[in-house]
Formats: sequence, C-alpha cells, structure tokens
Amino acid sequence: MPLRIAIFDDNKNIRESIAMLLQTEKDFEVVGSFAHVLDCLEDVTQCSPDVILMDIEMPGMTGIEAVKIIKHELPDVLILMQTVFEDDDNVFDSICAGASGYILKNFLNTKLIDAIKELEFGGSPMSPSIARKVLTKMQQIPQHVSNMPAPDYKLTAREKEVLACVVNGLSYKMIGDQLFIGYETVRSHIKHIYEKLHVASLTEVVHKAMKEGIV
Amino acid sequence: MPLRIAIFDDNKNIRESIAMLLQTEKDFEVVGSFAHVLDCLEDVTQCSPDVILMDIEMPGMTGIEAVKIIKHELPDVLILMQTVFEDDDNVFDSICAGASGYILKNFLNTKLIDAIKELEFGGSPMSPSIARKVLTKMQQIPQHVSNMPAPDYKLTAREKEVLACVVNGLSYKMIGDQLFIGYETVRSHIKHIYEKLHVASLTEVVHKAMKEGIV
DNA sequence: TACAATATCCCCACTTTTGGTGATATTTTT
DNA sequence: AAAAATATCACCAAAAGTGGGGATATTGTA
Repeated sequence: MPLRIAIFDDNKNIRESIAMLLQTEKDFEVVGSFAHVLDCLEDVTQCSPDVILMDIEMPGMTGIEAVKIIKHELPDVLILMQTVFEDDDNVFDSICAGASGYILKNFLNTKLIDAIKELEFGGSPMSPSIARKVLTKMQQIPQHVSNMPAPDYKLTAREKEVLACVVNGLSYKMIGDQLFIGYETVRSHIKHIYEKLHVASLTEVVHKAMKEGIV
Repeated sequence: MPLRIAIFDDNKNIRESIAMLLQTEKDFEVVGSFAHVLDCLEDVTQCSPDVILMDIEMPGMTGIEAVKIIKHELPDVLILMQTVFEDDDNVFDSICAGASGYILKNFLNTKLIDAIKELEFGGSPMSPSIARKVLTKMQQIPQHVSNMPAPDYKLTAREKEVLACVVNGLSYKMIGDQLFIGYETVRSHIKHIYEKLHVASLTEVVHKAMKEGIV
C-alpha cells in the first residue's frame, strides 16, 4: 500500500514539480494538491493522506494555522513543513501546532524523499540548525513541564479533585457544588491538602501545585 | 585550528577506538579521555575542549549529572551524548541538562564524525526517532513556556511587584512589609490587578499569572 | 476482626480578603 | 498648563477563609 501524500503550496510550479518528484518513488502516491488552505479540512478529509507537505507562507490563512486545524481533527496525519526561512518563531509555532518535520525549500529536490521516508519511519526530519534551535528552546523550559515527574504528596483522589478546583480559582462553596459535597467537607479536604503540601493559604496551594505540576 | 574533543566513557576499549577513529580526521584533536566523571569539571577545565563526547551510563555519577555541572561552569562547550538506549527519560534529561546532540553507540563508527561536524556547524545531531520524541514533547508543553509571549495586561511596575508577591503566597500584610507600603495600598494595587486581569480572587490571580507566564 | 485511612459533615472564634467609595500627592502624557 | 495615570492611604460592611477542635460511616488493610 503506497504512502498517500497531499501537497499544500500556493505556487503552482512548486506543487507540480514536487508531485513529479514524488512520483519517481513508486511507494508514494500524491492524492491531493492544493493552492490554499482555506478549505484544508475538507480537502484533507476527502483525500485522507498519510503525510501532508505544508508550505508555511500561504495566502488567506497561514500554513501554521492550517496545521493546528488539521491536527486537531486528524491527529494521526504527519505534517512536514516546508519554508524558505527558518526563523525561530515559525519553527516553534509549527512544532507547537503539530508539525512533525521541517524542511527548507532550497533542499526540497535533494532531501524531500528522504524526509518523507524518515517521517513514515517514525522520525522527524529537520535541518541540523533547526534541531539545535529546538534543543536550545527545550533547555530554557522549566524542569517540571519538560520532564521532572510531579513530586508525590500522597494526596488522595478526592483531595486531588479538590486541589484541581482550587487551582482553577473556585471558592469553597463553588467546589462543594461542583463535587456535590458540603462546604465543611471541602474545608476538611483543604485542611489536609495544607498539611500534605506544607502550606497555609490558597495562593500557596495554587502556586505550588502549578509550579510542581501536581495538577 | 583543530577542533578539541574530550571523551568520557568508562569502557577503555571504546575510549581508545573512539580516539583512534577521531584521529583519522585531521581537523580533530582528542585532548582528553576519561573513564569517569567524578572530576569532570577539573578534567574539562584542564583540557578545555570544544566538544565533549559523554557516555550516559557511567559509574559513580551519571553522565547527565556531569553535563549539568559542566554546562553550568562552561556553557559554551558542546556536548554530544552517546548511549546504547534511547529511552525517553534519558533523552530528555540530557537535553534539559544541556546536551546539544545525541548519538547511539551502535552508529558510533559510521556517524560519529558527521555528528561532531554537525555540532561544530551549529547543528544538533540526533537520530530521527529521537527528533520525533523531542518534537512530540515540545507539543505537549503549554504555549506560554514554549513560545507564546506573555500577554500584556498593562500592569504598572508597582502592580507587577505586588503581583509577584501574591504569586509567591504572601498575604496583604506581608506584601506591605515587603514593599514598604501600607496595607490599604496593597489592597488598592490588588484591586487594580483584579480589574486588569478580569479576575476576582487571589487564587485566580496566581493561576492566571502562572499559566500565562506573566510572572 | 481490629486498625488505619478516607470521605463526609459540624461548631466556634478569629483572621483575611473583598467591594465600594472615597482622598491626596506625584508623575506622565497630552 | 491641563488632563490622565500612578502610588499612596483610609473606612465600613460583608464575604470568605483559617485553626482547632470534634463526629460518623465506609473502605481497605494488617
């Protein structure tokens, strides 16, 4: 079964030359080719590709927006971004939007086929310099969000529920309503949370819970 | 001027074969070779390498710990991790510790030279599957920490100071003492913060400030 | 079975926070 | 120079949270 590929690029020449290039691989099948992303969801749903080649610079809607939309509905398609520039913002926005690879247009003809195969194989093709940028970015991210496991304060399931409510800014009364328990019960749980977290106010609870990723 | 390389690996055979391999490149110079990382800081300071090849599995101290220590003192050295496994935790821990590349021991002989050159060129060599892991990880990270700039709520400098105190769990009274202003002044600032952030309680303030990276 | 932990609820007294409505002096902007 | 924003402080009443005691029923564990 061939790998189904869809192309989004506003330049007709590029679309056609990409399609031509991809057809040299007999495992690849170009199932769609679109000049804009305004109807990207329909387009993609219709041709159901395994891999999407998405241009970042697109008229009407940016390719990054399209990635978000498509990934939201179809989380399993792999999206390879193509662009002329590799400025930080576009790279990171694409990644956060859900792209799985990043290829520069200059190297399309020499590296596209390999990049797509890499994608298929579970890899993420990207230029070395982009990889560096990504790593550098990750290193700037606070520990707990990137990797540190949430410390275990031995909160019970119920206490965790209450904690989640507290973090979301609910008052005791609102928490009671939310969890179908009385005001005093909420208080009781929160007293226990205070003890276990070694804090003495709601603000500290929220701070600690968010900082350490308990919620 | 050749590229200075240091090797950390507890296996003598591997150290020597790596050194031999690297010496085939005339632009490379192996300036140090160490069996453990207990004195890594001294070792590295002494031989002042441009690139460090670090084994993850090391006796006494883990290679990841060593990376942290070295990077803290010498942020400019490039560190290439080498390992037999590519399990998530090690990969991410290494990255967070400050590694700039990640190579599997299986491919040392075929890819090490290229990997080091890539490092030198400002890239980050890593296997495609590791790259995918990294991207997937980044996509799970909340917007603001990864890329989104903190939204501007037009808080004044003073309000931001008060906000910081609130987030750190201080009470009105404590904030007043901290900033050398009266209780009522603190209240006044917080009222304004409530308006500007569209919230109505301290917990919401802490939550919003932390979630959106205002602090 | 006895014990420990959990989830639920109650009361009292006290502290803190909140909403509303001010005021004054200083700084910044227009 | 006038207007707007900022930083400072004040008072009152109502609402919410906190600390330190309890109690009871259920569930899980030794």
